[in-house]
Amino acid sequence: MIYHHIAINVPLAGGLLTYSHPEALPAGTRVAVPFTNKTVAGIVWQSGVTPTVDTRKILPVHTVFAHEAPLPESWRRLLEFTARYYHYPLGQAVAAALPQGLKEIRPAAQPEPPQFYTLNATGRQQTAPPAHHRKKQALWQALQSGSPAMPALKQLHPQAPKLVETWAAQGWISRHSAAAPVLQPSEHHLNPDQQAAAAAVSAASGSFRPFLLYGITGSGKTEVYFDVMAKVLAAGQQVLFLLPEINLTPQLLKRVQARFADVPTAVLHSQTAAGARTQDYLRARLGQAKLIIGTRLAVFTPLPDLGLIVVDEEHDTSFKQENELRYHARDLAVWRAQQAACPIILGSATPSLESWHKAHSGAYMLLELSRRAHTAAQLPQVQILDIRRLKLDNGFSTPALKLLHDNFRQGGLSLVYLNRRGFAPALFCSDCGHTFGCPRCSAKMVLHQRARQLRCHHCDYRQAIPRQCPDCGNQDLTAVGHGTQRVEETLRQALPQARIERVDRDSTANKNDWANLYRRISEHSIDILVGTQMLAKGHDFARLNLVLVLNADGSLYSADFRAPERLFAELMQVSGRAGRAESAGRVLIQTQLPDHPVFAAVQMQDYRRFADEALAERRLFAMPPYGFQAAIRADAPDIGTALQFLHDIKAEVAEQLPDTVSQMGPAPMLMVRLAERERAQLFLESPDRRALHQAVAQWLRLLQHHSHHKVRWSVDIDPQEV
DNA sequence: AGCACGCCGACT
DNA sequence: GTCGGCGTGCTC
Repeated sequence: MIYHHIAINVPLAGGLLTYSHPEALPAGTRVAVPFTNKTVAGIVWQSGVTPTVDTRKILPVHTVFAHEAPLPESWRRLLEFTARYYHYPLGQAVAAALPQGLKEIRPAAQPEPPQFYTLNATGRQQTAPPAHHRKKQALWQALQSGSPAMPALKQLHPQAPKLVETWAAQGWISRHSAAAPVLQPSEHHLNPDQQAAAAAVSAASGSFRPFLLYGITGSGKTEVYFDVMAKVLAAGQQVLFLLPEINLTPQLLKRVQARFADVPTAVLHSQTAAGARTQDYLRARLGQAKLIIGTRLAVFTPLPDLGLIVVDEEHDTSFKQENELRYHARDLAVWRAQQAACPIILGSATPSLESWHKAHSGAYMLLELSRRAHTAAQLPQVQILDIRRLKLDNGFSTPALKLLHDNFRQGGLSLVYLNRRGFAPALFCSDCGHTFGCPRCSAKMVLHQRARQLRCHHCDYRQAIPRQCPDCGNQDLTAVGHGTQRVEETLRQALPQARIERVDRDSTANKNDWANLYRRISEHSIDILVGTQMLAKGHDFARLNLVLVLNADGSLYSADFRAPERLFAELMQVSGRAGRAESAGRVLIQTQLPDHPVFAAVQMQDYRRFADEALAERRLFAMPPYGFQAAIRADAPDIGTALQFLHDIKAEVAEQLPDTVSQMGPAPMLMVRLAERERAQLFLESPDRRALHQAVAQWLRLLQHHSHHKVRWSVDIDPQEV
């Protein structure tokens, strides 16, 4: 009997359990094993181990999925690092990194090797389809001049599978299973900045080298990625391309797929159907897929021949997972690049302060695109409007309404941006002042006029709009503040002729909505867009020439030291929507805090100024990236229990805490109550990462030891939210 | 995380 | 006298 360490999805500290099998199983093999009256899937981590438990307790492996390619060594090392760094049980980290199909206790269907098609000698003697069948002829020519795969052929002709099958039946077509991808030459001409950036990355090919590609909106970062990617793909290596939430960046995904139509591509994100995701994961694992595009979860894809990683919009907060395994995909991507000895490009117009700092300390190489790729395009002209003394009409200042009105009359396209869904963020009784809070959370219910509901945006609790105040019976309930619905309504009254479209999570649920929106914009049948974050990210509305930001400063009142950084990125991003093409854009930002440095930097469109000031402040207070943090969070039915739990462990940890580590808190979280649980947190801070991790390990031991049935806890390394 | 084992209140 | 409450502890 050979003993094996096997990773299964259980929250045991080690994460590995011992099972026996008559023969040694290669590490990385997928197996099914018995575990407490059930059979569960697991991954062999090591074979030939000496058991540390009573051998009578060790059970045999139930099934070996011998026909599946084992998960490679590099993948196992990545998961070990992830589990160690984020202090998360290995078995559960493995479960988070696998697609559904590989967590089931039946064999996973292995993907067919990709088929490439070409006209054979007989085929070449046939007459090509007539010219008036343009698509059919294009298909024929593609088969004549190269060895394309089916996805590329489908782009030429929707009926490609059928036609190719017919021609194959005639004996005109031969199939092969391997071919170096044929890349279409780019029609794009790189400007000198872009060329220099692309050349620097290409020169680093074959060795670990992180690059920060800093380029303002519209400076053509994508073309730099494409140039480098094309070289790596042409050499037959794999490229991992990470981007923020896919539903927020449909245009980028389309561009990548169009540019690399002939490259076998895997698309991995949470909205891919489970079966398709498993197939794409396996195609990547087998080296069949060469280009792997995905959101943060794609960072765990096993890649046998990784040659380049690109992280687009590297500052985006969606690269950090905020539940269970709280990993940062950008940081893990850098680790992977080092492991695979390949270059990595982190791209952004507003880099995270962490990356900017590394670019200046020399850890990363800074590449800068300083001009807009479209030479005619100009930076938007940004105006900050102090609204403290102004009388507002439903949230709009007079100058703002005038700009909108004028732009509408001149046939321009305007965007009214505010980061708040619904009609109004609160409802209150004008008599006794009662406000309507969520019964499950410490948050106000948001008024959704059209749905005739109050909704909690944190736990999604919903109730009908009350007719009267529950405290005093007064029927005069007042909506305070403004959400997208109310702004839309206001504008319909102020500009009855204008065609107004609201874009937020409530109005734009599926991807067809986006296609329709683009079409209507290009047809000039929208004058004003009203929307949230969804509109700010990665969308390119060429005609857009006026952006109006209402209520920019809500987040600046928060205690989160990263709030200005996020607000700056958000404002730069939304400002960048204005004037991406020929027309110069105008941006008006309404604020009650006009003196906050973030607005001066946005007005100057000056990231460097913002980043350098923010970093100086961070250095002064030893905040990230000058110090490192971990958050220990606990929640219980009441805040007292959660605080006491953390307090007790804090006292015990304090006895042997390294003196470079400080413990801040515990304190109730900003939003104490969420879904009927009350939450507290404590921060560990240190300039020394190793000491910090030792302290976290000590915390973890005690958290497990003190386990209290009412308390749930979690550990968050490099927390992004306070 | 599940799930069984194990000691104290309201029921056929 | 049992049925079942969920507190405690184990799972290879």
